[in-house]
Amino acid sequence: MKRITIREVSEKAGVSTAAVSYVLNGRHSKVSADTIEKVQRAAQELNYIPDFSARSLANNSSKLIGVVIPQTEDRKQLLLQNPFYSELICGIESQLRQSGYHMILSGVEKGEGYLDTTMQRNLDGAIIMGVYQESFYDDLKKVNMPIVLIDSYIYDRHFHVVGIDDELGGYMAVNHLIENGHTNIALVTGTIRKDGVVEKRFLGYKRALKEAGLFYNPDHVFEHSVTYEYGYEAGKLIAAEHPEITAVFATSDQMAMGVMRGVREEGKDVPEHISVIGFDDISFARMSTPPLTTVDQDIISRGMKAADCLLSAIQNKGKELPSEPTIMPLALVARDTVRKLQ
Amino acid sequence: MKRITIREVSEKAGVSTAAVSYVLNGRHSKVSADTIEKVQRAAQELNYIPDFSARSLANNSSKLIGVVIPQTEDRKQLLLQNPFYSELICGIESQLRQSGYHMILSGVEKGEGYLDTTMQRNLDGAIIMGVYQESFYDDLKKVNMPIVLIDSYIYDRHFHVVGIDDELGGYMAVNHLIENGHTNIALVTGTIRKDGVVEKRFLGYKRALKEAGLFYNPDHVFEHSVTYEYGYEAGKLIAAEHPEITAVFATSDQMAMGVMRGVREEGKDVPEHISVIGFDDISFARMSTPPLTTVDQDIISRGMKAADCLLSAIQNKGKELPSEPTIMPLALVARDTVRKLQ
DNA sequence: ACGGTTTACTTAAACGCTTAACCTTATGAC
DNA sequence: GTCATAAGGTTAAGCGTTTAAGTAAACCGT
Repeated sequence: MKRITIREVSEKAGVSTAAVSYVLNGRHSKVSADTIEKVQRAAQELNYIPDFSARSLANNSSKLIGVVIPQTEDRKQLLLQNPFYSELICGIESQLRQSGYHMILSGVEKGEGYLDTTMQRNLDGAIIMGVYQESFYDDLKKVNMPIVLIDSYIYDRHFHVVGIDDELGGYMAVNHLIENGHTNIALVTGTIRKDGVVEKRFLGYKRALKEAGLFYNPDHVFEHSVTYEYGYEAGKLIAAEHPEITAVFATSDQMAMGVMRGVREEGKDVPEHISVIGFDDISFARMSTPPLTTVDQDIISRGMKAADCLLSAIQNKGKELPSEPTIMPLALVARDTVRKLQ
Repeated sequence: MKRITIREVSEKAGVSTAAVSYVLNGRHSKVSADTIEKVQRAAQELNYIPDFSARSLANNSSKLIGVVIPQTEDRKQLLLQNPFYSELICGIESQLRQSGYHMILSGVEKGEGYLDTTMQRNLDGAIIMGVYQESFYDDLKKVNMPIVLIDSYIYDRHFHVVGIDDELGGYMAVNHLIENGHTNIALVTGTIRKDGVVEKRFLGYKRALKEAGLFYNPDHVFEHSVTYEYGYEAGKLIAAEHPEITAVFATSDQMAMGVMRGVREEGKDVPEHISVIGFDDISFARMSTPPLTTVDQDIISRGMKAADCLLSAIQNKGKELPSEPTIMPLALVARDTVRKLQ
């Protein structure tokens, strides 16, 4: 299919290419109503479609947003199997497309090389999910474009973060267990890193215990990787060797599902013997058996919000993004994996 | 961050921009070893990053691949919550990135308007998942780029399809149930459309029954949408009103999970009272309770294969893609949802 | 009637890269 | 020594836009 250029539109309309450009970009103050009309008709009839590469070259804006998600260490594949990221992307994409932007979705090799991508592609902005090594963020700061971070506690004037109150989330989860009469509550979690989301949830766990006058027992935190598999291991361990534990708070829904399976493997049941609460409310949470009680963060809305923030930052080129993070609401959704004790 | 242009590299290296371009694009026949060396050092020291927009404009190739997945009717959001698509994308992305390509992920408004995107962005190729209205494919044919289709039985010289043998898959699933002694087997499925993947699986279902000398009972096919929710409805129905049915083949894993829940809701158990087999082997299949027996199509590999096909088609600009589809292998993975009868 | 604005366009340079065409100089065949 | 060829470079046009600067006509206040 042959490309129709602005030149051909201009000839058909009997005006200069500049006039066409003005009309097409809505600089209506520069042109008469008559010309607008002629140009629009010509463009319509020729089925003119602008070339974004040329546009990008001329005015240094590509209408392209970089979206980065973590990947597996080994096979360098996106962690998109994690519905948390999938759902975020659903939200992001729908907002971007509505505004005429497109998304370049990619992973990034151990934090290196993304600078290349952003420069090559002239990205207008980026949304970064997950946590990377420092040098990655340093690179990001160098290129002058708005950036929003998801799942990060890096507060820097270069970045805007769209987050949740993880500490509160952890607190809500554990408090729910406490309200249901549980006093020996295990924590099953990924690696607790300083200033990571997981640490905040952990802090919430401790605060809930403390406020309820319960003893924090380090032996009751099972910390490893954020996977179904580790949840399974932890679940088995808990069911087999910790008869005192009656409830577990898993810091992700997948882990919670793993815990449930591990518990069952040891001949115990959820929630009869052990109650379980997860975190995130991914779409599969409601499909688990039994349906999982969890802390819902409306993931899709969060993605949409991130996109909105980014877009508005791109629009108000001049002003910086508000440096305070945007905090999205949480809600406890009680399904069938928590039993009321006594 | 200021952009370093080819001009600056050429000045630093003391050669013309043309020479730099030749070196950087590997046209080594045109330049001496000495120049190559000088240019490479200059580029390195200046940390030169080419501008793909300019490149795209000059040689009409963007190194950008369009990836399209279906979206929900109502909210116009990607169906990325369906792990089937997520996993495909994992595979696609990893291959593309390795070859220096990037992916523009988007949905498409009821089949319209994607032509615009492809023209605007000068896409080098596209991977289309799902099924759309005819006009969409007509548009696609007009733009002259390689296209690979996933999950489609449209055989046209313009497209290459990377598929599986859905009929065989359906056959394998049902045959597995029959081998386990089941004779009253329900089918729970999305809408059966002529030449859709679902129809093929349905055909496989019928063939397996026939070959085993079993009667095909239309009352045993439960056809509606490909969702967990419908699986749930169907499961309840089956458990409550079809005591003769001992096994169900669901044409997607999500539906299978829904069936299991529905069955349980009616006080029956999987696999004790009713056996269930799914299709796809999404990552959550192994996390269900009990772990789901299903027909595995290595989804990630399929995504990778699709990307490979596309890339090689882009490379051999001239030659057309082989018009026979690429068929990926299937495997039955027996987990815990099918009971041996008697 | 005159300078000064305003309005509605057009011209042409610029964005960063590729590449066909051209220009030297060296190499070799006879 | 002459001519063809090859090797290694350079020049400059072109890709499709945008936009600053220029132009020409119309309008206006005095």
